[in-house]
Amino acid sequence: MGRAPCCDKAIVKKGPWSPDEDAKLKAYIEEHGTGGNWIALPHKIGLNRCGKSCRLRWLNYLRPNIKHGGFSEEEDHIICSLYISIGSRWSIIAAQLPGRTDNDVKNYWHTKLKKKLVGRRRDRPHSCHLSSTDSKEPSNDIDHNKNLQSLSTSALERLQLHLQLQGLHHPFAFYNNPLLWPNLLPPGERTLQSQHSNVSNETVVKPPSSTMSPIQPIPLDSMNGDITENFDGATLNGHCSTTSTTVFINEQSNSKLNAVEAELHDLLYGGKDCLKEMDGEAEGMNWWYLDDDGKSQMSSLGSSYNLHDDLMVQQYVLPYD
DNA sequence: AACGATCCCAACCGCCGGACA
DNA sequence: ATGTCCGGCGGTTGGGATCGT
Repeated sequence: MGRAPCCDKAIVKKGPWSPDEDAKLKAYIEEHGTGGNWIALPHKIGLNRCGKSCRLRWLNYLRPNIKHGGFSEEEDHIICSLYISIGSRWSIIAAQLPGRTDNDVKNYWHTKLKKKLVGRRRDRPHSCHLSSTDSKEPSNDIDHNKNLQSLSTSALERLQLHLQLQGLHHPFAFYNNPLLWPNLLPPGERTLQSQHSNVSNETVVKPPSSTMSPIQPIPLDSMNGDITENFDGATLNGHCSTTSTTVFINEQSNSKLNAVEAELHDLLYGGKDCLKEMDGEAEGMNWWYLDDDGKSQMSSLGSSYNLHDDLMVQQYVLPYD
């Protein structure tokens, strides 16, 4: 048994609000406030609307000092940073942006920011289809936009966004270093060391094709010291220098990381996605990394794990077609 | 000009957790 | 301690607007 609906859906009006309804709701709340009971409010005003609908209309549209559209670069940055840190907690993100609503931020992210950051373009139709969810948008080709939506909360997406925002050369960043991915390591309390070699003091990874976004360099000096890296509630503690990284993963974080890695693994290798849509090709995700000469090289992750000590950047684009 | 494809955003849906009786 | 109500939240959808051919 589900809970009783908050209103009779057969009676209340749905759909876009009329100017008259807006005026009634606005006038009442400005004079009396919400009264602490949204469910009762429409009856008091004489509106044939669900209380939840009234609340949403007020919060997202009628409330004073609401800003619509025209997100600034600073707002973009805040949204991206917070999304990377805390995920799709839109209400929290919106709280950092005066005048913005969670709905606005959410819509802005899904329609513009995500595309901008992930760097996928309309002229790159052969993206990895990571979800089998159906699409409402008719399309003869792989639906690029739907693919992006299907990635909205995935660790994979956050992985790449993190790469793009924080740069490649932070060796401690969880996403940046596959060596930190837990099930690729011995189980239990773990101490991990990775060596950084052949890395100049400031190296820019140049993508091998024009379809990839350039990565901004981060001076290696900035990597020195003790750092704590958080990922979805898991905490990695350790020490960075320009030559090595030592990481400590406790059991509690380890289980969390295992779950995240499982999600990544599922996205990368499981289900009806990339590999099965590649027309039999034995390649999966492509990875770009620096070779000894500092040139970017491509490697693919197929049915087995091939780890590189090199710093890598992942591309969603697949080489099929 | 017409039509289909795609974008965009307001609004809805359903779940969850806190407050309260 | 338990059940119910309600607000809040994130995900999803519908449909108008815009773009491309």
